[in-house]
Amino acid sequence: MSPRTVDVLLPLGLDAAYSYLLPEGMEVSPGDLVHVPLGTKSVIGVVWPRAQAAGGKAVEAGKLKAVKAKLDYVPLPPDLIRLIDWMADYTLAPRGMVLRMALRHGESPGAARERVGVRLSGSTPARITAARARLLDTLADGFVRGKTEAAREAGVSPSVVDGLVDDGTLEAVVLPPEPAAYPPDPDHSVPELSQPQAEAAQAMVAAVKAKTFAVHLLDGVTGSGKTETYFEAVAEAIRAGRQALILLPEIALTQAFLDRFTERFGVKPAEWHSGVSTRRRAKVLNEVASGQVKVVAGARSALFLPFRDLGLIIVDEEHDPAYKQEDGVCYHARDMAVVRARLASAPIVLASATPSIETEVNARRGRYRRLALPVRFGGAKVPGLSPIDLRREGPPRGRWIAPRLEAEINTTLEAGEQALLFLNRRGYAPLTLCRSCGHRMRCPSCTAWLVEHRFRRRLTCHHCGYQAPVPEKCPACDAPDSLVPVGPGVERLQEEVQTLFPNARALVLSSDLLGGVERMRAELDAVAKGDVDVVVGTQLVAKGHNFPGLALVGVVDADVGLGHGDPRAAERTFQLVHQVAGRAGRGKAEGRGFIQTHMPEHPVMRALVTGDRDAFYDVEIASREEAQLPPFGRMAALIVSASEAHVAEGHARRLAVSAPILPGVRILGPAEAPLALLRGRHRWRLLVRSPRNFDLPAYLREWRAVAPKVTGNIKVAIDVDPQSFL
DNA sequence: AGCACGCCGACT
DNA sequence: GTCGGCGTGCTC
Repeated sequence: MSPRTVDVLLPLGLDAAYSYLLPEGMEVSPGDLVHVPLGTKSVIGVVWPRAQAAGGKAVEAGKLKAVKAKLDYVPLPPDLIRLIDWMADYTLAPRGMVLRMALRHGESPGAARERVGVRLSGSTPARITAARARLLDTLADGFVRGKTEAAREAGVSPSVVDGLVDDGTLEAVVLPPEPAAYPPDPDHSVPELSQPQAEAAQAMVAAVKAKTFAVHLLDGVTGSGKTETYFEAVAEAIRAGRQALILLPEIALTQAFLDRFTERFGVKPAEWHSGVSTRRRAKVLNEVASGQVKVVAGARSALFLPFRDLGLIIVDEEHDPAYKQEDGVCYHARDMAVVRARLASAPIVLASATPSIETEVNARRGRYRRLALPVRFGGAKVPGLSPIDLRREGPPRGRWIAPRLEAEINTTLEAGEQALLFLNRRGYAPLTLCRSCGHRMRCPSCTAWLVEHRFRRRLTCHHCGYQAPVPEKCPACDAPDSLVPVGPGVERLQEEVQTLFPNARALVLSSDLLGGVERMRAELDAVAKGDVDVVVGTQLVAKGHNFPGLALVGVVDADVGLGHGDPRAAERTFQLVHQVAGRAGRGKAEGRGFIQTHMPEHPVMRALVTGDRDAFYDVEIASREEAQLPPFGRMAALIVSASEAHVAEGHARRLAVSAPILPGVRILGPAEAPLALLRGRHRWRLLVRSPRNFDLPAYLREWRAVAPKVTGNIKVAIDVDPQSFL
């Protein structure tokens, strides 16, 4: 009998699975986790389905090593295996690296901590104290309580509990493990839906019932009740005994969202994001696999969870750029969610007030079904946006709040309402320069200015994290006290607010806020309670937070990012400003919004002011079609980087020359990448554009096969469907 | 991704 | 004379 072998995919930079001998008596199936020897080490791998064709060169039988052990971890379900294969094929990433992303979070589950509970044993304590009496009184009902719960309930220290256990008065019992999430009740609190909401909900519920792949675009302005509406589809999945995955941009996974979920379903969903502890993640993963966990609300990595019976995927804020992973394996979580839904034969809902152009085009073509929620729920009004033309009525030099916006803030404050100033620039000033010689403070290892953070008294690079104290004198000309901040950041804007409105309580909200999640939560609570008059915030304030007392939104510089010729910039500006504006007027107060701009005639500004969203999409879609940009053509970016500029450039040029010539495929560049120097590496970029009905990944593979060899510290990163078209 | 092997500069 | 820098290539 010939020896049995299995293919094992290893979470390393390897594209092919390796073959191993299967020891006598060991049985494994695809998806099982195993320990295998590799070189001098032992690594964890996943038993992979036998390659379709015998494509890979077979290794000599004598070289085969044997599987060491089958691990008692949850196996990868078939649809997840297919997703990994699909992603590797599409992104050109080594299969093993894609597997690595799926394994990362559940890799080291660790032993579940044993929960110990206590109850009365019946015997009486040798000595009684006040604390002991209180504890015994609490436990008098005979129920078992966790050690810490018992102590907390009785208002005694945990050592009192231990004392009575040692004493024999209390009996320690092992409690069953607490579930990662309690089962949500689909009928806990069914909301009253508006007519359009009810129709949209019905369509999604029907899709869940149909158990087939279908993509829906849930399209509704901020505050139109998208979340409540898709919760109905989630409820249907729960009723059917199946599972639902709600993907959110990490930053939008807020207390506010969890509260709304709890309100609707009576319990919290299982959470999955970088803030969840390893132990907890292991628990969630296990219970997702067993089917106990019905709903997961998670960031993009939740895409790789081993769902037992996935019946629905929701991608909330589907347009959010945070769904795109740019390092390592480049992928767009929204697109991969669509793939996973297809592989699982489940419906998927993409929700947004400002869909991405790609999704909008798919909806217009009828490939995605559009479910529109046109009216703002509860009667609150989306604020009308008024333009403030900075060319004609701008603020005085060195200030950024135009007189008209200042007057509006004043009116707002006098009415006891809150104002939000939005500026997507962290820190105090984006640029520091020397007044006497013109020297600009730049990052030593990136093509970027150093941003002053006044609170920390440091200059910081936002790309690589480089930090330096603000120098006393100019590093170029030694002139003392000659460095001046140029341009505004949120910190500087707050300073201006304090100058203009000395009595207002102003707060900066940006990712630089010290004190982590708890501090952020506390500050948001303070805003919600009305303890803050003016919020000065970066894009962080655009996502998912409810500020009921907010009446005025001022977009301080709507032009940030525009004018660099990137076709995606207009879309981004539209989405961000729209989202920020939607923060106002969600409570009782009627919202007002102002956008400060140097180009009020720009289509983006016009669309924001008139509220004519469709006109904006018409223009954007037409220009994408004209230029054959996605989704009317396909694109990929190749970033060549090296520590020496000429090495990167040279390789990029030779790479361009080696590209196979095919009709309809154009190679653009090479040119210096938008960030020509990043973390000390010089970057050159090539763009490939092909027709829509073209297998671009296959072309890239062909190209890679004939490309000049990568030597030294050269790296070539491939990004299929890049975010930047520039 | 690790890790060993391999070929050129400053130390006990 | 060795220790060790990291560039190159392999791992079933």
